[in-house]
Amino acid sequence: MGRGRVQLKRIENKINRQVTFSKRRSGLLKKAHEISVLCDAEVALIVFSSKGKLFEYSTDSCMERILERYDRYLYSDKQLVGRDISQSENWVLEHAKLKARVEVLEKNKRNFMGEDLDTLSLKELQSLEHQLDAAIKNIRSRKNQAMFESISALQKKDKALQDHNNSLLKKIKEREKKMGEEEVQVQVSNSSSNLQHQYLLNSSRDGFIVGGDNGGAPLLTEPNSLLPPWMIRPTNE
Amino acid sequence: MGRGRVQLKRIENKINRQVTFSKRRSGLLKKAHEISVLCDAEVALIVFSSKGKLFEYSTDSCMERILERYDRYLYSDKQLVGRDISQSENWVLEHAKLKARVEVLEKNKRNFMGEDLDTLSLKELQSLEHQLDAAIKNIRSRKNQAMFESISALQKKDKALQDHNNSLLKKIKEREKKMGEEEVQVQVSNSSSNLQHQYLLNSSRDGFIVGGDNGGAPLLTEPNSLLPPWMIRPTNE
DNA sequence: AACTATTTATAAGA
DNA sequence: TTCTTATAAATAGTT
Repeated sequence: MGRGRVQLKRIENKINRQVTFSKRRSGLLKKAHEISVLCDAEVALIVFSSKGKLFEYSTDSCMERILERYDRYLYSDKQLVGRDISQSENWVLEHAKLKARVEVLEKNKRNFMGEDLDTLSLKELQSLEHQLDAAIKNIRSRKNQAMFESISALQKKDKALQDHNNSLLKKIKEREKKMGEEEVQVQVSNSSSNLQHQYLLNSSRDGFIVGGDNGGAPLLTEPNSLLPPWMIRPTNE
Repeated sequence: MGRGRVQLKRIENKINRQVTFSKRRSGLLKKAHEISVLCDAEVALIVFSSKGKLFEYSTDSCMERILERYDRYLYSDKQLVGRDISQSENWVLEHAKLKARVEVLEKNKRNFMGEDLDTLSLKELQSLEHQLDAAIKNIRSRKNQAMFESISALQKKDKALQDHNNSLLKKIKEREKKMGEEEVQVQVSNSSSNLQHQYLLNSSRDGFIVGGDNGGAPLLTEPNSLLPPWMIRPTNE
């Protein structure tokens, strides 16, 4: 990927090696992040330059957790860990790490909520803005998906109820016909079919049944938050 | 790198995600190896697929050594923390609390970055969206403030330099006058005033001095990130 | 797994 | 370091 083909061999020119390292390092970190997000994978990447400088990437910035998972994966029953658990000495260290992490995360959070911005540089502000822009896009997209799912579930249920009502109506009419011209009260006043009849009237006027037990919409996490009319609209992305 | 542009967001289609993971994983491992060889770097790469399968690369196949180096790098001299925590009994509790807190904060963070949204209800999504909207507003406002501050600092400095230049010019003219019609070379070629003169020419044409030591703009955290012309514009709120 | 149209990454140059 | 540009590589969508 560049003007010349490159062979897999240590670059002897020092300057050149340094420049290539810098470029490829950022490419590598970027790709690590991409596969992590795109494929829902957990990635830990550690790079030491030839001069000993450290660069790292880890999914959700949580290197320690991934390395622990790695150890667990390898030594699940061999008990030969040695990095984290075991010595009580390490507890102090562990604790300090956790505290530092909490601090960082809290600062992060404040920034994400638009607080505590005075400590950020222009560059960081710019990057934060872009990050949030992207996040909002995702959130809106997910929200729309959720809404459409809930809408189609409701429509399905509506359809089922209408069908049921139609068949009930048919039965009633048949019974009326059977009665002929006999002057007799049609026996439709048992509570169950009466209720269904009301549903029919309501749903054929409004297109949606609003209310009810929502039993047919399992996709909404909160079954009680029904869609107000203004939420039913095309995507505004 | 492919037929369509791809956005940095979890691939929802499962098959697709699996295929992409497989392709990108091999690309990532390859690149990790390449930078390791080309640039003489030491690389450790750990990837867990969403199903929990492990893939790894490490320079010289020596993961353990690199991870140890990593730990040493991070915590070599930071060992002086947390000595005031005395009761060892409380540690377990403290530790558990901290871990729980970290977990919550991390979930928060992912949500703020538009990830891991499947677990949120519509209501929560709505709230998150509003929160981020508000945050972005703050961030933009802070960014604009920072930019204006930096701009006015630069303008102030510009003004000062212009004034200084004017006074220097005046001196030069006076000296010329004093010299009368004598055919004498004007002595203005000492390096300091010459430099100032160049500034004058430059800044009066462009309105801003671009470059310089930026000593008059203490409000920017990164003194070297000067404003490109497109950043100088009114608020787009 | 192979194929390709495209997008990305990056080597070289400035 | 950063920017630009020509070109090599990676890979998304398809078969």
